[in-house]
Amino acid sequence: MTRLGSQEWIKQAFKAFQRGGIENVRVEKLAADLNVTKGSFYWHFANRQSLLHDMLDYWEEIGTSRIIEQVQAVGPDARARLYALCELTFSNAQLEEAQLDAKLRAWASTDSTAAETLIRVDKRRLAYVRSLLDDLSVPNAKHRAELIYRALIGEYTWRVAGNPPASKAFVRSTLKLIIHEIDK
Amino acid sequence: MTRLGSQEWIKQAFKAFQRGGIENVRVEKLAADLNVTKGSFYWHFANRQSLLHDMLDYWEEIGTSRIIEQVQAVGPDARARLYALCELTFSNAQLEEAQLDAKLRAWASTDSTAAETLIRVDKRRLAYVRSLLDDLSVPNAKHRAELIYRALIGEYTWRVAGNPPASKAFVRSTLKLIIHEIDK
DNA sequence: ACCTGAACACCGTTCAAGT
DNA sequence: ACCTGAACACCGTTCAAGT
Repeated sequence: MTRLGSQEWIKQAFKAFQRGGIENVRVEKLAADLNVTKGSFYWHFANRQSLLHDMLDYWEEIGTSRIIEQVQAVGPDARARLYALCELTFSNAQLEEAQLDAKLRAWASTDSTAAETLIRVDKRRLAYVRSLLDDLSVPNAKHRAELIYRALIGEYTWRVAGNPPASKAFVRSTLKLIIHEIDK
Repeated sequence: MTRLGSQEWIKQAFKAFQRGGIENVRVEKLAADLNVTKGSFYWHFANRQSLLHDMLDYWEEIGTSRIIEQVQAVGPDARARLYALCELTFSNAQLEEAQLDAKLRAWASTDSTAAETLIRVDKRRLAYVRSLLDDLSVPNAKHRAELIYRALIGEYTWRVAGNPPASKAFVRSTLKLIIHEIDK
């Protein structure tokens, strides 16, 4: 007779979210998954909206920096880091990450709190890409960072509909284009 | 006592969709908007899902080629067309278009029919960008078209959360980068 | 501190009956 | 050919009562 804390509800909510987006996060269904009645949900959360916003907090805190950490781990060289970032993002390996990200963006299109969270995350990530380009003394770093970052979230969005992921040749070609040119 | 056809329902559905995404398209609400009872909805459509899929057909047919037509209208020069395409897409002028597109993508993240529609549309649009780059004899046209197209849908996705649109300087800088370089 | 069970509201769906 | 009105199912929400 293990009783639940709010963390269990949040974890179960993410599973449902991964499968079917925010509209698939249903308190009655979660309760069934967790083998309790839906009434008990309201001891942990004020309402469904409150659970959804707790999910955002969770994601912003631990989900968002995961890729950056992976990238930092490849070593101190900015060029290697940039390559790692693009390979991780554009490669199929991060499919779950991509789908989670895209579904968060989908949700943000109709929920202002989710939108605010995403804006903060985008800002942080874009600044990271920018810092890599600055380290490499790439000209026009601001604009090129904006281009890469748009392509990265474009890739996520592109793939979520079921489009095929970008090829390795595309990644190489793009990075060459961004890094190689010395003046505009 | 004007009676309704299914077109009226679809138009009203798009209004609701623009405002709050697919979850805001509610048959009871639409019925209220149109001053009929919700029961009458089921004379025109088998169910809610059926209305949603009719919306997709409508969008695929008339919504998707609008930008391409606008771009073709600027004249036969491929360079001018590419500039027009990027300015239209990245500029704030197309905010509604961007939001509709992004909400369609949001929906596609959980609906396979919407996803199929988007894949067809993406394919057509990407081929169009590719054809412009081919006309300009840009090297590596395939990969650069993929880069531009990802940045375009990335821009839509970026903006829908409320992020600011790309600057004109960004657009100019990006096009220079894509077009200028002669070899890789 | 956490859960049940019954109640209610809201909305998708059905359908017999109306014009 | 299109609409009403009543019914039902499903799910979010409330809350008094249980352990």
